[in-house]
Amino acid sequence: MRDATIRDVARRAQVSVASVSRALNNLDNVSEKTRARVADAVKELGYVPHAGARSLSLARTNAIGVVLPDLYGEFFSEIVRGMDREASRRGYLLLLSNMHAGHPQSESAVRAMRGRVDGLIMMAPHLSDAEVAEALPAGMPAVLVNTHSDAHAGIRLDNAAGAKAVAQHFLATGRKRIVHIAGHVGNIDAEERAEAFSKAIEGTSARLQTLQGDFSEESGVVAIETLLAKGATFDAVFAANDMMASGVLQALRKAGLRVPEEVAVAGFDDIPLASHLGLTTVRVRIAELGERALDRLFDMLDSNTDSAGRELHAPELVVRDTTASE
Amino acid sequence: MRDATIRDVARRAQVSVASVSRALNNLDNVSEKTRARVADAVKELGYVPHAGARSLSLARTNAIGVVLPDLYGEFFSEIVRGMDREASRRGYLLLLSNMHAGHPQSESAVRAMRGRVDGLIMMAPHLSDAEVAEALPAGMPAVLVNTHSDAHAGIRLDNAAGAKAVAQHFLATGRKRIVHIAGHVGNIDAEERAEAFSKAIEGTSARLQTLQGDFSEESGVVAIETLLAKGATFDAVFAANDMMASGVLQALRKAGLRVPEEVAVAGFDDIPLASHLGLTTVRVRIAELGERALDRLFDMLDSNTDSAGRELHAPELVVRDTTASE
DNA sequence: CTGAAAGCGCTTACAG
DNA sequence: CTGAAAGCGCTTACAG
Repeated sequence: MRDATIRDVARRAQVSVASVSRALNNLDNVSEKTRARVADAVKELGYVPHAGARSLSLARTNAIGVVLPDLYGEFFSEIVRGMDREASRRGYLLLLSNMHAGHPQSESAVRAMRGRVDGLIMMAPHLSDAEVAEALPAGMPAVLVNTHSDAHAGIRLDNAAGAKAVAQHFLATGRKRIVHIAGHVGNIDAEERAEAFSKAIEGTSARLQTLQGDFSEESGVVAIETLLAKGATFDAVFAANDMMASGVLQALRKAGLRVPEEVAVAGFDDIPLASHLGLTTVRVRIAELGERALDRLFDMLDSNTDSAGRELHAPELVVRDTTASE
Repeated sequence: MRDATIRDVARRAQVSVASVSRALNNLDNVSEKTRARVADAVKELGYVPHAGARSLSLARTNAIGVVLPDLYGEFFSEIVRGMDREASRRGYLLLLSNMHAGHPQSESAVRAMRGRVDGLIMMAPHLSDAEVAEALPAGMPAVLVNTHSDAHAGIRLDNAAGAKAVAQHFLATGRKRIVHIAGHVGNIDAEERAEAFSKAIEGTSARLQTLQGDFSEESGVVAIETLLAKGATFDAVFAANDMMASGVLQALRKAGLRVPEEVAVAGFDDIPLASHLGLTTVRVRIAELGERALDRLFDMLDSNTDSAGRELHAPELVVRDTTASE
């Protein structure tokens, strides 16, 4: 049996669809009598308004599109949680679309959002300015998270501040032969962390060696095993995220190297695992980042403006056992 | 400037909107010439089809609604990841709605899905049969995950099998004074685990004591501290999830009790933290659960049927250090 | 306070 | 192969 529509309700309540619509939306130009008849008919028919049709009429969907890349578990859940918190506070739903690594269809995923959402949050650390511009439908309010772009409103992690804090902490605790394990090639977070870290070490008496990782735990293990196999010596390792740092810790333990006495280890993100490992890291309040992104987007929607400002989300160094000085 | 519509494209290409529609949808009754003119006009105008309007016409949205309760981090990200995997394979988007604890608005959240999605995945372990029936719009295809309901298709974790496996493992390794820390009151998973666990211990020579927790790490700590404060003795603890088990381990360590020599500890879920803690647990392939739920839903949509079958998702005992027999 | 009608941006029989 | 028109389920000026 077909779902009931507003016409069915109108017929049953013996009023016009206009009156039903007014009653349902709690407008005040409706008599009590009409309101009651409509309420009854709605109940009897089990009527639920068709949000899609409503959106088309109103040119307003009460939904926000969220486009995310393949995200490491914790980051994904936390950022979505933050967005959801802010969205449901305002009565909005989230329309989710993962943008998978190979970006052939990623553009179409974004376009599929048009007409279903009022605005977009997009996180695409691997896209260039041009690709971002290409993907975003013109006229779609959007806030970019951790994404290259000069033309749009954006929020970014202050990766440089975080990496610099780690470097200074290493230097202050007397580390001299320092290793950095970088994240995924082309990833903007990875690049900013690596660059700021190296800049902070440069010109000091410490030496820096950078290896390529890919943000996976396994790549942290491999990096350390490679170093040890080459007979390299080092007294500190900064992994570009906590998962790799966890791999580093495993590999060091397996090799019999003591942390932090022989080697200090730090990560980035402060995922829940980090505190269990006693891992020194850079705390990113991910949920807050998501919340803030939605805040910005709502501001744009409310004011109908296009604030193309950049905003930095400051992280914080958390010192734990893996770098305890001495 | 207003976004371009199909009429704008038609005008520019000097054809009818019908032809534009046909060309855009790759129908074959379109001449090459028309197709080319449309393609040009689309490009010149930066036209992106309005998915909302399309859905209304087609009575088909290519979106699936996902209603989840407040979920502990890992569970949330994994189940959404599994669903997204299956959804994007089929070209569907996910419309997300968190159902927060106090369920006054949760019903409206579900109803807001009508007309925006083709089907619904709902996870509501805390709702009764009646509440579930009340919340779901009639005629909306739905698959329930870990949710009470006789009237709908559902997938559930086989909590009983998991809990039973833990009990048998404790008994087989000679544990006699066993503690269970249960999850949230009224939560169906919590209840099934507690019941099956107690049934499996009953009638053996071992004693069982059950405490109330709420799935939080903190509640695991509190449970153990309470027991110790009362002077209770025990040699095995089964926490209803890994987070509480982690709290248990912390409390035991602080009290100077050795694991597993003095007390064996097991959890449930196998979150990433579990392997780092060497925690014996029951592995739930959460992403697979999400994937399977969507599979079921797609089957229903394809066949236009209403398979009200229940399905159990079997978990697996993973033995690690915290219960090593030795 | 109420209703008839136009319109939101698409798709698709129907007729040619 | 093409176009005019009706329809998807709502909302909202407009007239009364």
